[in-house]
Amino acid sequence: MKVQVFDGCCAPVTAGVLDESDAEDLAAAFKVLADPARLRLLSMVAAAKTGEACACDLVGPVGRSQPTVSHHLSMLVDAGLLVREKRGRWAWYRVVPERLQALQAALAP
Amino acid sequence: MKVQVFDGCCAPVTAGVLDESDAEDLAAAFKVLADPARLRLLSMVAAAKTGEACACDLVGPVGRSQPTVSHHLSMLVDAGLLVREKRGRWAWYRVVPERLQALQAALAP
DNA sequence: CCAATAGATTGACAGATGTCAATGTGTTGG
DNA sequence: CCAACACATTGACATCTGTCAATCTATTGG
Repeated sequence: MKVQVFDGCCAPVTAGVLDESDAEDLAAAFKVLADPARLRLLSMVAAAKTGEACACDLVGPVGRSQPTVSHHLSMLVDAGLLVREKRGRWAWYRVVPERLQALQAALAP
Repeated sequence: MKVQVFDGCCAPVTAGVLDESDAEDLAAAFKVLADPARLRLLSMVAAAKTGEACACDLVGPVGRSQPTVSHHLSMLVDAGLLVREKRGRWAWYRVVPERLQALQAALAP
C-alpha cells in the first residue's frame, strides 16, 4: 500500500466543520508527524547546513536500524515533507517547506 | 494510562535537531490530531456560534457511537486542545486556541 | 424517591503501526 | 568482474488504537 501524496492540502480545522473526507486527509498528514523517529529525521534534515542530508548520516544519530530509518524516510517522502535524490549509492534528502506551511495553515486558530 | 497535558510545549521541528524526549512530546501531540473523528469534533466545537458545543449535539453528526465520541473528546481535553465544562447533565466543550497556536508554531518553516 | 436521561467507564476485538533480522538491488573501486 | 557498500524490500512480531456493546454514575423532572 502506498501513502497518498498531498498537494496543497487540507481544509483548516477551524474554518467550519470538516467533512469525513477532508478529515481523513488531514489526519493522514498528521499521522506521519505523529512519530518521534520521523520528527527527529525531519528536524535533522531541516538542520543540515547545506539544506540536504545523506541517509548515511541519519541512521546512527536517530538510534534505529537502517531498514527502519529507510522506512520512515520513505513515509516522509510519500507525505510530501521530504524529497529524495539518489546520487551514486547515496540518498540525499531535502525538506519541502511549502508542505510544512500547508499543514501549519491547517492549524490556524 | 493518562495522556499527558501539554502546556507551552514542543520545540519546533525546524529549529535544530530534536532530541528523543522533545520528539516524543511533539509526536504525542500530533497523534491526537491524527484521527479523523477527533479532527471533526475539534472543527465542530470551533465552528460553534457561541464558542462552545454540547456533547449531545456532536454524537450524531460525527457518526460514531456515544462511548467512542466520549473517548475522543476526553483525548482532546487531555491534550489541552479542548476544555470541558459540566453543566447539569450536559458536557460543554470549548477550544483552547493557545494550544492550537503552540502546535502550529512547532511547524514553522 | 423513581424513572429517564447524558455522559463516562469497562471489556473485547480487529486492524494498524514501529521495529528488527534477513535478504534483495543497484553502484562503486580495484 | 567482483567484493564491498548504501539503501530498499520482505516477513514476522509485539504493541498500540479506534470502535462498539454493555454497564456504571450522576443529574433531573415529576
